[in-house]
This record gives sequence, structure tokens and C-alpha cells, in this order.
Amino acid sequence: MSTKNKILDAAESLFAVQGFNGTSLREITSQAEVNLAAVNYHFGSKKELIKSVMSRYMNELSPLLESALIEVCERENLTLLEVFSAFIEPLLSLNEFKENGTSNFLQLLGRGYTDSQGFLRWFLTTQYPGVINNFVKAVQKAYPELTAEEMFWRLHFTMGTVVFTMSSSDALMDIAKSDFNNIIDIAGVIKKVIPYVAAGVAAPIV
Amino acid sequence: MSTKNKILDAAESLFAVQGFNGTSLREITSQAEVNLAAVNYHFGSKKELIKSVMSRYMNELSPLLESALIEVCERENLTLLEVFSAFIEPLLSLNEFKENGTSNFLQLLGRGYTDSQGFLRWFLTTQYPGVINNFVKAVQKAYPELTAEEMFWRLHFTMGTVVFTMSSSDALMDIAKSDFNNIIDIAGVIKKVIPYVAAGVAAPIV
DNA sequence: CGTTATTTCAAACGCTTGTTTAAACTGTAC
DNA sequence: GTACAGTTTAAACAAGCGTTTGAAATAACG
Repeated sequence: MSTKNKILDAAESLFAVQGFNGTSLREITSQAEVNLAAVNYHFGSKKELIKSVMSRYMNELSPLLESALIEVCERENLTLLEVFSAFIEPLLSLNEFKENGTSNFLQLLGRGYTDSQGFLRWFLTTQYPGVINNFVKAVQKAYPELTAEEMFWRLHFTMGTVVFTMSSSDALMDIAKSDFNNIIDIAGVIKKVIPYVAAGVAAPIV
Repeated sequence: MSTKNKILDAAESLFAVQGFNGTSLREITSQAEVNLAAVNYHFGSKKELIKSVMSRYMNELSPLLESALIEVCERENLTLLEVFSAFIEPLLSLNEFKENGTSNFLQLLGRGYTDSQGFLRWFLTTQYPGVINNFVKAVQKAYPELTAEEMFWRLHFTMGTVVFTMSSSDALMDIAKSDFNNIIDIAGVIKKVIPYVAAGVAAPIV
């Protein structure tokens, strides 16, 4: 395995658990068993490393999401639950791409939104607009009465629900296990959150 | 104004915008126009300062929330929308307690959940269990079919929605203004998010 | 006023951070 | 076999962090 990939793997898992600000380059290079200076040599800076970690997932995920959303958009009598369910398979496929891929990616998403004051939001909306556009189109078809502004807000609420849940999913899964004797994995969490956000977006307009 | 309160006010607004990790004691004491060592003299440590900032709000808010939830719990044919709406007035009353109080408090809540790996969750659930208990009771009455475990998950989804929305509410309000020519304040955001989370919790069980 | 106790202050402490340097090492091509 | 680009290495850098120190300033009280 190349030095570059060793760094990416170590950075990914540490970022997911501790956040970007909370993880030092020394932790990363130590876990990756490479020299400290290797990060700056291969990536230039910590910020570029963060981008690289996110890009590795987004490049894998975004074509899958786009085609799933386009497919769903062609159905008759489309429901919001169907739209949101389109995310399940692409997200879970990240587990074949990399071990703990789904969980890591969603946690990284959460970290990026809160850690770095909006830099990741800019990164995603400018670098991967196709996913967002197709998603908006699908939601519009399933719930045409929703105004553009109301949709804007509800989609951000949804983003918040997912991102926040995933960034604390380890803790939540532990509690569920000890309080309800119910062992649940990341796929289980996703299947619980989908009906919630679908109902939220489908809420009647006040 | 006392040094202690000058520090609390400066810390509050900086923490809300930049998070706990992202704000240094030097920034705080500089904005408060007090000496750097004053934080450690009056509060002992940065961690204790964070607790003090949160306590100032929770001590104000928790009795209001508790009585509002108890009142709502006595109604006949209670709906989830009514339960969640019980939060609106107590939260908005924080604006009379302090300028930008509502926004600051909710943003702090968000920061605490993601910045400090669960320390704030522990702090709230152990220090202010009355609010949570009454809230659970009300939800149970409005939606008795919901199992304890499903409720656990959906309440955490709700927490995530609110907390995430509020920690990025400044950015969202800016976008809403520029994209839809619609100036919205924190009260407006709350009134938009309440129907969303109420519908999410009320979602049919799969 | 004089004597405590409390609060402020500048300076330094030890530590960690991201980044840079220049030398050593590796492998490939002429 | 020597030259050269690519890579790795240990060491140091400057800057920022939370915290501590001991003396100066202020307040409170008999």
C-alpha cells in the first residue's frame, strides 16, 4: 500500500471519530506508520488532505446517487418515501468499497458541516451539484405543492437529521444496545431515519 | 458589569459562532476586555467556563419548559404538533433574557453535541432530567403506539434536526434572504422546523 | 489610617499544532 | 556505474494553546 493511501485511510477513520479540528497530523501519520512530513509532501496541507478524504468517497458515491435518483424520478405516483429510499442502496454499497465505508462517510459528512464553518457545504454544492439537482427534482415531483423556499428549509432539516445522527451514531447504537437489548448496525439506523425524514418533508404546509 | 459576566457574555457569543474547540481563551478575554488569567481565576478552567455558559441558560429555561410540558400533557386528544409547539414560547422568551438569547442557546446546544464528543449530552441528561422526562411523557400520551425504542431513535433524530439547524442557522437565513428575498429570523426558523419534526416523530411505524 | 482579603495584571511556563528544511535514501534510465 | 528524479527521514521552526506565577492594584473592614 502506498504512503498516500496509508495516510488517507488513517485520516479517514480518525476524522470520522474525532472531527477534523480534533485530529492532529501527528495522530494520522502515527496510525498510518509514515513520517510526519509525508502529509505535506503528498497533499500540501491539512486542508487539502481533508478534501482528498472527502473526494475519494464522493467520486465513488455521486454517480450511484445520481442514477438512482434519475431512475426514481421516472416512476408514476412517486412518494417521498421512495425518493429518500433511493439513498439506501448507494450508501450501503460504500461498505463494499471500504470497510465501515457507509458509517465513516456519513460521519465525515457530519463533521464537515459543523467543524469547519461551512467550508464543506461549499465544497459539496460546488463540486457535486448533480446529486443535489436530481434530488430536488425528485422531491418536486413527489410533492409538487411544496414551494421552493419551503423545500429549501426542509431539505436542510433533513441534512441535519442525517448528518447529526451519523456523527453520533456510535454512541446511539451503544445506548440502544444497553437500554433495549437491541443490536443495531448502520444499515438499521438508516432504515429508521428514512421514514422519519420522509414524513418530515411530507408534512402539511402550515 | 462584573468581570465574570463580561467573560460569560463574550464566551457565549464566540462559542456559538466558532464552537468550543474553535474558540481560544485569548479571543474571549480580548473581546471581554479583561486579562487572560481572569478566566482561570474566576472559573478554574476552560471546561468549567463552558459549563457555566450552558448553566446560565438551562437554569433559566428548564423550569419554563417543564411547566409548559406539564400543561400540555393535561390536554385531551393531544397531538405531537402540540407537544413540540410547547417549546416555542419558552425558547423565544430567551430573547428577553438576553439579546440573541434564543439563537445563541440553540447554537451552543448544537456545538456541545458535536464539539465535545458527548460531554454535553451527559451534562444535560444528568443535570436536567426533568425536562426530558416530561417531554417523553407528553410524546407517549400523544402517540401511545410508539414503542420505547422507536421513540428513543426519533427523539434523537429530532434533537439532531434542531441542533444542526440552529448551529448553521445564520448561514441558512442568509441563503433564504438572497435566494427567496425572504428575511426570516430565528423565530421563523423555529416555526418552520416544528411541523417538520412533529411529522417525523408521527411517522407510521414500518 | 492600617491591615487584611480580593481581584487584576504582565510575563512566563510547558506543550501541541501545522509546516518547512536539508540531508539521506530509493529506484530507474542512460 | 553514475547521474537524476522521486521519496523518506529527523530535526527544527514559528505560532498558538491552556494554565500558572508572583507581584501590583484595588476593595473591604476594624
